[in-house]
Amino acid sequence: MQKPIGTPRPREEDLLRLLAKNPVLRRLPDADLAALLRRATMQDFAERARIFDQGDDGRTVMAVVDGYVKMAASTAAGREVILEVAGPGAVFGELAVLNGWTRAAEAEALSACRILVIDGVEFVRTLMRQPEAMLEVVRLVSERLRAATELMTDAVDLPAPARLAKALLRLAALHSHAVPGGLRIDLMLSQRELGGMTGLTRESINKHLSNWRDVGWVHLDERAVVLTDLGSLRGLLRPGAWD
Amino acid sequence: MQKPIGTPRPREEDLLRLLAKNPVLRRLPDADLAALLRRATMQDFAERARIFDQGDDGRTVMAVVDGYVKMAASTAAGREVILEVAGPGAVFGELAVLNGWTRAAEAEALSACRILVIDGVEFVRTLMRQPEAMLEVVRLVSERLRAATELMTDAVDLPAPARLAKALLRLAALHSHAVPGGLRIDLMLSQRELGGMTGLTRESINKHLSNWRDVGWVHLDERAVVLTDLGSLRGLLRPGAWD
DNA sequence: GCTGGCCTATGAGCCAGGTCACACGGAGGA
DNA sequence: TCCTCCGTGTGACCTGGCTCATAGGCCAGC
Repeated sequence: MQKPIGTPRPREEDLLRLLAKNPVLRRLPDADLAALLRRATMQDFAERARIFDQGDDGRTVMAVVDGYVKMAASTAAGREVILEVAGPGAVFGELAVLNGWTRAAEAEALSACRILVIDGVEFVRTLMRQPEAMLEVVRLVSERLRAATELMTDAVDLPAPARLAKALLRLAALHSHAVPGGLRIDLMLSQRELGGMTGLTRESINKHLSNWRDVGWVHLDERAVVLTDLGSLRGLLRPGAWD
Repeated sequence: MQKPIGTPRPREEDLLRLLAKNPVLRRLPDADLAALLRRATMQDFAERARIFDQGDDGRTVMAVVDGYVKMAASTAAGREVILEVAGPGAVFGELAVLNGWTRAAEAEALSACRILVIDGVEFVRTLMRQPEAMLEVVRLVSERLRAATELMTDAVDLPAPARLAKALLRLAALHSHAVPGGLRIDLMLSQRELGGMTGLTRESINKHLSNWRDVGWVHLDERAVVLTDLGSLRGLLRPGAWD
């Protein structure tokens, strides 16, 4: 964990409103949540800062208060596989706490981030008293598992452009806002990182994005991708699509 | 679910001894486990019988009493991705019960199987009273997630032969027994199914297995694979290996 | 103002693995 | 018995996506 920056806490009620959006934390009684928060610390991370590394000892659970966090596993050959992009209200890093104290993936700030850092032991102790919340943890992990198996099946039978289109559409659904002419993805992802989400190389990503820019399906604005023709991109997901 | 065959229950104590090996069920108090078992049914499935299909409504949790069960997701293009092979003592099918009532994968009997079918509602109710057991469920799902992300990273940076070698070694570690000259994998997996575990085609699997047979790394005995040179197979996992 | 690092951009060439085609053998059903 | 279905075994061929090379832009640090 590097460069945590001390920061004033946001107003308590704003924080609670944000955390109430989280399916797990929402199930905790107010008193328990308040107790967790009292012992939690708020940390800021600069854009591109590492929050933790794969293999680190991890005894904290984190919640994104502001910003975006990339979760990735890196391979022996140095490529990275991006598992998830966590936005405001999302909890991450709980796996190490629930299961073995070792971070199974790395977390990196995609933008300047404000992260709530919760003591893991306390978190588990609280969950053990609140089966409803624990059940939500199961659902959270299950959903990630479902997403992972979908990525695997896609890798087997979708060609490269379809995988990229699907990744962009997924990002747009979660982390975009409308701009004149399309949906702008709010993340500063490099083409290399898009490759990490799709199992493709930087060059392949560039080729497809350039094609799509030329036919008007996307607009490339510096690092940001703006989807300008959702219908055509969705069409790539139909079996037997071209490029 | 098709062709369940009524069957006499095995002796209660044998059953309990088997289930005590399961990390989740082991955490349940004897009384709770006994109550679950009282309402559970035992079903037999013939080799190659479908236990449930992807998309089925699923309100039961299953435990393998005897035999092997293949869990797989099938792709739009008709290929299948094999997620797991469950052997005696393993619990499967719990995800649908904990999270949405829909089977996310299909289950098929790889051999004649005896399966304990537990009522899902009762199972969840019991778990809600036993946080220790619920925590084990989280660990179970987490472990599957970890395995899935490992498959993804392998798909990205291991070449085909390494992926196959890794799959065989994993199967051997879980479901094999020693025979003169090597480890015999106790499963009747077709080459197509090995393809499903590795993201490769039947033909590629055949090619590599044939090569390895010729150089004496494996012995192919009908459908069974006998690993005769573990060291060489493991060598393929080192970065920069040949074929 | 340089310099190094990282990004986008783009083309040439290659090759691992997929696709297709065909032969063979065993199991089961008519 | 014959026929069909599946699975293994193998070769010929094709191609999508990777590798490598090259270039320019931008930013941070010296």
